[in-house]
Amino acid sequence: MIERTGYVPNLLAKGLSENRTNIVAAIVPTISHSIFADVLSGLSDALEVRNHRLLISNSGYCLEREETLLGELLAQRPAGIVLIGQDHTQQTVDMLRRAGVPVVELLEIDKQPVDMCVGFSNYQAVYQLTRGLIARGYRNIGFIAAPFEANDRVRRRHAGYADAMAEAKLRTEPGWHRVAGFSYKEGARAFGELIREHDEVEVVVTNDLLAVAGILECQRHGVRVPDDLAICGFEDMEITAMLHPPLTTVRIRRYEIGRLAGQLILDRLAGAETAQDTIDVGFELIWRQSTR
Amino acid sequence: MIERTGYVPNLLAKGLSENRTNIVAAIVPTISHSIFADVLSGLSDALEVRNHRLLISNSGYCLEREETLLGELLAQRPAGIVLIGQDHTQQTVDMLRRAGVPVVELLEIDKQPVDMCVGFSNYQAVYQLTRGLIARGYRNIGFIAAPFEANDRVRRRHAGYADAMAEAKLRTEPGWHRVAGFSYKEGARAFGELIREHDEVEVVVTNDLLAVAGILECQRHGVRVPDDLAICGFEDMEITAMLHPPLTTVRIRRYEIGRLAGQLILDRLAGAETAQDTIDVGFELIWRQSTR
DNA sequence: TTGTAAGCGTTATCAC
DNA sequence: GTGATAACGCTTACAA
Repeated sequence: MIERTGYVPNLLAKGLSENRTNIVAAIVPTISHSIFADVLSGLSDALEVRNHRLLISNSGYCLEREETLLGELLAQRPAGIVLIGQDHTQQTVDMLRRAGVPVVELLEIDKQPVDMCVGFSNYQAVYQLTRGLIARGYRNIGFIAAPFEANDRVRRRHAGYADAMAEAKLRTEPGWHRVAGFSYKEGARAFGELIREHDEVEVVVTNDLLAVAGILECQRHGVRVPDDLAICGFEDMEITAMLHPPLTTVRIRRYEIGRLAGQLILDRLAGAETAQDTIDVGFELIWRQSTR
Repeated sequence: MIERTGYVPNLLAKGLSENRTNIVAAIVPTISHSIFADVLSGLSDALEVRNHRLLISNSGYCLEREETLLGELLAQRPAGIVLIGQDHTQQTVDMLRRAGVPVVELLEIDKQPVDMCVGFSNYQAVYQLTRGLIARGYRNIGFIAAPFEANDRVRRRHAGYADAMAEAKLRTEPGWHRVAGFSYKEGARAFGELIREHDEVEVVVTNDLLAVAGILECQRHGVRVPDDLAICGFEDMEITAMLHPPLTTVRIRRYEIGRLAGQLILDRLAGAETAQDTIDVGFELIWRQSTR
């Protein structure tokens, strides 16, 4: 009958009347990185179950942009808010507090969340990874990272690396640290420079995308992995297992993080008391043949 | 003042009153594939300019799901609708027609669009690619594709391949055709089977992700690319240029397609008459060393 | 049980 | 101009 008459309910009116929508707003640095795309997939699938929709904006790795976007998104009266990381402007935090809806911060859990958070400790992940490398006999350990600004996850990872190195009293040359944008080209450049200028480096800690570029760049230059240079990624992209050699990396459950975030929001909306404000989904060190 | 009092306008009320929102609804097969993530990035960026937001749902490559989702999304009174491909259920098409808002179909342009479309001819792309392969002396040309159901883009690509083969009077064995889900693992499996069972195949036409898996699988088995088996991708993912050998592929401007779609919608909302209902952004054959 | 009216926050209309 | 008022479509509370 409804489909015959072509009647379409108006959720704007419903939302206005009920003072509650079925829209969850998510702000991510970019939609185009597999890590965020996967998180959003999980989030979308979880929300779907209770007929909630996902409104997505990208901040382009800019906290001021995140703040502006949040202000505009709040006008949509979202039923919940999802952000990446735990680093936000004070204004952002204030708005989140006043919003009066569930807020979930994803992919980092080292700070007390504004409301709730789902993720893992980037610090612990790379701290453990670095300790594992040291235990395997590596001494000269380099670090190639995405830009630090507006990216607390990378900053925490670097802190984990630095602390593990300091504890083991290992030196770290400034030249062993590189910043590379999130692209294969940038990765190839950074690895190329490192290989040329610092062949004393035995292993590089970085993220999966840059690590893949690194392995390919090593192949190009005849640098043997892991004998001449070992490489560790971070994320566990599917391709890493198929490379030659397969990549040592840190597995993080991206889809699951998104899914849990959606569930937390739905539970809260259903009136459930939140058992815990922080969900640590952990990480897993995957030792493969790109390290000895 | 506004930021001091904490006033947040209510876009639900505004939308109800004006009978018009700033929300554009997009239904994609999945958010987790680079092709759709990139399209959504471009779309989001374009909409941003006029303060429009993106409501994203994934159909999971199911046209009935797309239909259901569309029905629910229309209740949000979107200012515009974006879909992938030109293959929809009759119900979907009816709803789109009655929606009374701009509709853009993306990534395929061979049919008359419901309203507007932005993309390229998948048929022409693979037709030209296959003719190029034939011109390079290849005769036994295999095809590894994603599942055909609910994916008119892949069906059109296959038609382009089949027509080029038929025109050249080249045989195509059923065993030369494989279906592989969109994952490296599936790609490795499909290529592995093809290498084992049909070593008469000289070149494989597929998509980038499967092609990457194929090149890696060939490396694993000591199959030389392109001498023993040549491989062509489709999409031009960044990594394809860095592989050994670099991958021959079809470049499609994913971000640009999304951006143009956003612009079309905004222009239409601003009252502009649409100059053309179909925008062909074209494609580009990128001949690299994975083919001779 | 069925029906009617008030209210949600904004825009638009129409007096003044 | 400025300011009151109806209207948008739905929910809910209350009256019949």
